[in-house]
This record gives sequence, structure tokens and C-alpha cells, in this order.
Amino acid sequence: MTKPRRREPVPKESPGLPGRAVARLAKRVELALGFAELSLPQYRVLALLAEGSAASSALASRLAVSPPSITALVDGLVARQLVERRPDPSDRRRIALVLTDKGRRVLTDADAAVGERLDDIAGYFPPDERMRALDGLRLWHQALDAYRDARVRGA
Amino acid sequence: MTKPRRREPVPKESPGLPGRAVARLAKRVELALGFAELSLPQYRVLALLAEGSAASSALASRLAVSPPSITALVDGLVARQLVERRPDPSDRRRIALVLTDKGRRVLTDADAAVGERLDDIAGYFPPDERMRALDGLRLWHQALDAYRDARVRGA
DNA sequence: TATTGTTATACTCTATAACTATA
DNA sequence: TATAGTTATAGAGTATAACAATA
Repeated sequence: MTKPRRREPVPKESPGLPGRAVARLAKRVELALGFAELSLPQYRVLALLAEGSAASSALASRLAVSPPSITALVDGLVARQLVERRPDPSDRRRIALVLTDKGRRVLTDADAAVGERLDDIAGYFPPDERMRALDGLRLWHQALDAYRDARVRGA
Repeated sequence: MTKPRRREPVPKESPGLPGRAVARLAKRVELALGFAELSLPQYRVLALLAEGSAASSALASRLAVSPPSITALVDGLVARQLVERRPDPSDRRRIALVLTDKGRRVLTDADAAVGERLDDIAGYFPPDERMRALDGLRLWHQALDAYRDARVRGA
């Protein structure tokens, strides 16, 4: 047994666990997205499609959700004309999902709203750490891309 | 109009937007929590209660969710004996929510599972940035605390 | 047969509105 | 009257299982 003592409120010598920070940040992002009338899952879909169209199945595996979830999620985005379903003539089982211009605009607005909220929160960092905190977040994209690609290939 | 051109896939000079990174990280955290059979909202509740018991209403405002949502969320945690509802004798409208020992154990397991997953992802950072990336995440707790306290007081 | 996507169904998280109990 | 919490209800995101269409 290496467990030291149980019932410590929080490991006080550390400023917190990274996963909990992500969980808390995610809620603030979710609230900010409300102004663009987007949910966090919808935001993930639009952000991924902004990097290029994708088949429904590719979207599912890259976002790590089930195929039926993508169908439901995209249904809502198509109804709002943020995404377009485009059948693939060469393989009629496949359907390409494409971000519309309106979808791109909404995504940009969402990015702005979320960015402002994160700036607000970062405002509580000491001035010299503020930029570093936000840039640190940005850097995770590359690692996430590599991690996702490894997963998708593996699956 | 300052908009440069529309239809740029992603601002290539920047490594990504911070809000999108949070959105993507949140999904990975959510998946990791599956091993502890916790959802992201449940994880937020347990993490907050680990810092001290709280009334239902206080929990709602600090987690930025509605009172009925807390009721539903806590129902599930109480059913699994991770949280206990403890009536306040001095004001019988109030109900204190307390993390049980089992809840503390599950939270610890969840922290570990999430931490491992984030370590995996951070493994794709250059070696010299790996630690800094995870520590950067941890630092957000303080800013989030300050931001939340300002909100709760304001509301 | 295998693959792509959808339908059917169920469970959780979420909110608003209305209600109960207590102050 | 005002406050704390719950119940009623509805909508979105999620999954698994079963299905249709196509390869």
C-alpha cells in the first residue's frame, strides 16, 4: 500500500489535477458556445469539418463517437444549414459532410465567443503568465492530432 | 471589413484555437472517465465536493447548472453511494451534499484514469514540452477558482 | 459477405415551469 | 412572501442492436 493517508481534500502541494482543469474549462466553453447556439459536440463537428470534408464514418472515428451519434448530430446541423450532406457518386453508400458558408460563419462566431470567455478566465492569471496559459492550450492541438491519428489507424 | 479572405481551412500560422483544444481534450477526458463509470458532469460534482461539502444550491451555482440538474445528477451519485444527502437541522429546507468514502475512492480512480490518458496524449509533445503542457493545464485551476468566485458573488 | 449509414430504443444531462416544504 | 429543493416535462447527445442499401 502506497496510499498515504485518505481523506486529503486535494493534494495541496500541486495546483490541481490536469483532468479536473479540463473538465471545468469544458463547462465554461460549453456556456460560451450557448451564445452561438452550439453544443460542445456540434462545435467539435464544425471544427473538424473546417479542416476538410469527411465521410460520416471518418467523422465518427475521428471524433470518437458512434455512427448513430453522428447521424443525430449532423441532422441538427443540416437542419440549420451549417452542414450539407453530399452523396458520393462513386460509392453510393458513402455521404460526404461539408461545412457550408453559413456553418463557417457560425464556427467563427463560436470561436470568438469561446476565445473571449477563455480570455476572461485567463485574466485571473498573473499578467506575465496570461499569454503562456492560452498558448499552452493551443499547443495541445498537435498532440491531439497525433494521438487521434494513431487511434484511428489502430482502429 | 477586416476579414481577410474567408474559406481558410485553419489559421495556419497559429497552432490552433484554445477553445477548440479544450473541446477536444474534454472528449478524451470523457472517454477516460468511462473506465470509472463516471460522466463529465458527475466528475465535476465529485471534484467539487472533494473540496468540501456544499448545499445543493451552492453546488448548482458553482458548477453553473440549474437546480433541477443538480437534483438529477446527485440522484445518480446517491444511488451509487458516492454522495450522501444530509439534511441541515438548523434550516430544514437545506440539504448538504457530502462525498462518501466510496465516492472519494471512485474520484481518485477517475483522476488516475484521466491522468493516464492525458499523459498518453502529452506523449506526442516534444520531450522537453511534455511536463510543461500538463503543468500548464493544472495552472488553470487557480484562474477558474477566481473566475467562478467572481461569478457566484455577482449572481 | 462486408461496409456505410440510418432507424429504433433507451439512458443521461440539460433547462424551464410548476410545486412542496420551510423560513 | 421568499427561499431551497424536487417533480414534471421536453430536447439534445450518447450508445447498442437491428436494419437497408450498396459494394
